[in-house]
Amino acid sequence: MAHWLMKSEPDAFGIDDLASRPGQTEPWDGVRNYQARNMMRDEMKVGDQVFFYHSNCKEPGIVGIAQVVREGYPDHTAFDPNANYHDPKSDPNNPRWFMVDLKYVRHTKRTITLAELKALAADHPAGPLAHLPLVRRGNRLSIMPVTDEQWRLILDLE
DNA sequence: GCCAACGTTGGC
DNA sequence: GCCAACGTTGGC
Repeated sequence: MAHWLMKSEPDAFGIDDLASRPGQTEPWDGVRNYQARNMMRDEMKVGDQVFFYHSNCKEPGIVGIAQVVREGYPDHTAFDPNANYHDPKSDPNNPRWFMVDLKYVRHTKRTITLAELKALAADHPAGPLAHLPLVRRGNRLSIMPVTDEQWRLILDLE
């Protein structure tokens, strides 16, 4: 089972929104980045665990855990001219964008902040967190793999 | 609100 | 295929 981290802006869709969805499940639509697309289309498997990360907010950090309940399938919102993330270049016969379905697992006991993750990475330049894209300056990847070692280390911070 | 970093677009 | 211009992300 692999691990991931996925960013979301709590103003748009936060961990509480996921927890209150019917079935506590949500299709992860609207991703329009090829690296992130490739991970959802090719790599994320049912049962994989995901850190749910709040970005672009007062206290950016990991706020919960979700799991993959449906593997990559076409993001149909790309075909819809009225949708926010409509992409006229995505053809239903050859879809460009893919998504997975996520299910709520739990909130973390507290927010594990970006600040402390960065501080830890800086304190241990050869440690596992040093290689986490999240802590690198200018990182904009909205979905990233998390190694087993990184996953355990972060959960131990809870 | 600012702005650095980054990905994408499109002219050539 | 290069690269400048542009738009977006996201921390601060």
